[in-house]
Amino acid sequence: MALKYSRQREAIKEFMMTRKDHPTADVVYMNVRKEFPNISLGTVYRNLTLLSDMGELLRLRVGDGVDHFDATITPHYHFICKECGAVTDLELDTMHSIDEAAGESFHGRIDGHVTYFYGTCEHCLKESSS
Amino acid sequence: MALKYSRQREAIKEFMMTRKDHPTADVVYMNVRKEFPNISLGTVYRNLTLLSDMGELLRLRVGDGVDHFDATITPHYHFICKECGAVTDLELDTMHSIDEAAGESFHGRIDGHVTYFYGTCEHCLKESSS
DNA sequence: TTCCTTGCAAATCGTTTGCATAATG
DNA sequence: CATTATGCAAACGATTTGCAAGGAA
Repeated sequence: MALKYSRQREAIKEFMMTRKDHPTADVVYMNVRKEFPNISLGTVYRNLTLLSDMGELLRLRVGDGVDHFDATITPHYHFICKECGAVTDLELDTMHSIDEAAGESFHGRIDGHVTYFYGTCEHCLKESSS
Repeated sequence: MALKYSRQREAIKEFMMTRKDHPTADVVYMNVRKEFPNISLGTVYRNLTLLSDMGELLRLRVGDGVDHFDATITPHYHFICKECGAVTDLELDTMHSIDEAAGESFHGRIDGHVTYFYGTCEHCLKESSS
């Protein structure tokens, strides 16, 4: 069960740190492959899953059928553009109050929530107006 | 493109109306099969997708890797039990205010949000205390 | 008769896993 | 040396799709 160092995992971590656009496993694979041409998709998945389980990454299920990964683990919200699918961070404090609001008419324990905001991103707004 | 009547689709719709627990395609399949033993999973998926696209059903991606379907199309929130995976409705008015809050520091258009509340349902709370 | 819908099976997609080998501690 | 990690390919589960046959308008 003890964790052992691996260059591949380190490269994956480092790549994730450089990106704030929440890449998918495939994107990570494509990029880490530049440094490790033989790395396999399986290894990428294994490490992304491992890091997520350890809490070093967030696995985001934004509803597009593909998992996205996020190296920013401090609580924050996400926005997904309906046009281009881009996933971006939002500056918005955690809304603990909505858990309470939801709990008022509910007979169980609410620990938290996951919220995704949808709409059109700045870039796509410009596209459509041109 | 014109829609034609089909008994299978009707049976799927009717089954969905009777359930407020957000069944998966497989559950729909198992049940509709009682009336139509020859119906195929493909047909179930085709109709659930069709109905969702027409807005007669909601397709919920609650994060467990399986799509859930909901015949209640008026806006409402959902709760997912971490223990048993049950998906239940919450009585909570649409929080338009959080879209505004999210939009304050964001340069794009926010149309809405999807929120899932997580925790332990009433039933599982009792289980664990016994 | 037109063309939408079905059942079936094969295909697809994202993700996970088994296994022999390589790397780490 | 003991054990974890890798690459590869096969397996997986959920969902979609191509196609020939059936049913609705």
